[in-house]
Amino acid sequence: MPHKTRVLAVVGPTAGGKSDLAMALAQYLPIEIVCMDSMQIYQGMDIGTAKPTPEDRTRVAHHMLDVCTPHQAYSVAEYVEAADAAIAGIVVRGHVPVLVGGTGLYLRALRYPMTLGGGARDDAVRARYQQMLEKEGAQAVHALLHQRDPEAARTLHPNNTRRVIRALEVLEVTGQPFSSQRMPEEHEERYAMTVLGTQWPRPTLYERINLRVERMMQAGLVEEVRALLDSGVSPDAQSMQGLGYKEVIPYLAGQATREDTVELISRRTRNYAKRQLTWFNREPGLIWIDMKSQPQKEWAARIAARWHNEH
RNA sequence: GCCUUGGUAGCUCAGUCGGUAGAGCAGUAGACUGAAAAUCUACGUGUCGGUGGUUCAAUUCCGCCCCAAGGCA
Repeated sequence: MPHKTRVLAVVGPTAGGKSDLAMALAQYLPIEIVCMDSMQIYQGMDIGTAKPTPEDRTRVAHHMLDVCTPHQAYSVAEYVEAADAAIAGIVVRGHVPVLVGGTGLYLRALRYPMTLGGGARDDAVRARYQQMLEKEGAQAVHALLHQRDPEAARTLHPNNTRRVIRALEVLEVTGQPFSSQRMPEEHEERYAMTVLGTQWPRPTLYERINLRVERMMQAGLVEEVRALLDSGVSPDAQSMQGLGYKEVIPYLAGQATREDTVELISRRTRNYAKRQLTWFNREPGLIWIDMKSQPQKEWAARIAARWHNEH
């Protein structure tokens, strides 16, 4: 049996310095970066997603950026397939694959074999349940799920209509109950992955977020969003649900002040960072890196040394 | 100086016909299997501006004071 491919992952909340740490790592290891971010996937969304700069991309090869247009909808399953291929390519080149990003579900789907609904997706079915939801309410849809897949209904809150509908969709399209998807065991890991998480004191992290939002505005976030809308991207598009995008749309329409918009983006980004922390705190084997305890360069050197030692 | 309206949770405010009060947001914790920067769940004691008075009992009624906004001089 060939042993599993070794992969490094740098995860953590937004504005936690993941990309910077990865770039610092490049001074010690021959790395290539695989971005693990559900919004950096989209072309033309650079400022709001804090996408790595062209300079960084020249210095170190980056993968999984700009893989689809903002008009399209992207999914975890597509991500896993493409990211697997990117990792394989990096290994062939004799380089070290480094996953960098804050999308917890992408990480998990890459780490473990997950059924992800067994290849099922049907917009028509989805729309039908959506209609039922609007007509009969959340309780009715949940009751239907309870009838067809009691196990799934038990674990999903009736108000979480999005996932209740998804459960119904999977059942209908695949014939397999949503609840039959199980959490894989730890030994089923698909890679030999070292997962590092950037850690900051909460107040510091929140300050970093506030600062970053202000910088994004100064860097032209509003113009970026306007350009996307002008190019025909629907405000309802999946890409426009990204933080900083959905909030700027009302501002462009004159429905909010700049000040309120900045505050709203900052607040929601802080909320998001908290959700990411909840996710990563549960991530098996994750090693938190206290970013305040020593300079980033030191951390990069240590991580590289450890990488060699474990070889 | 006078009049009016306010002063209640970190913020915006509701409320108590007198029995020490509750929403939204923030915050904290959590969930998460082809939308995940999405979606969802749980958690609300604070001298009810201060001080006297009436009362068995005052955040609530009355007096005075302080602060804020507006108006009149």
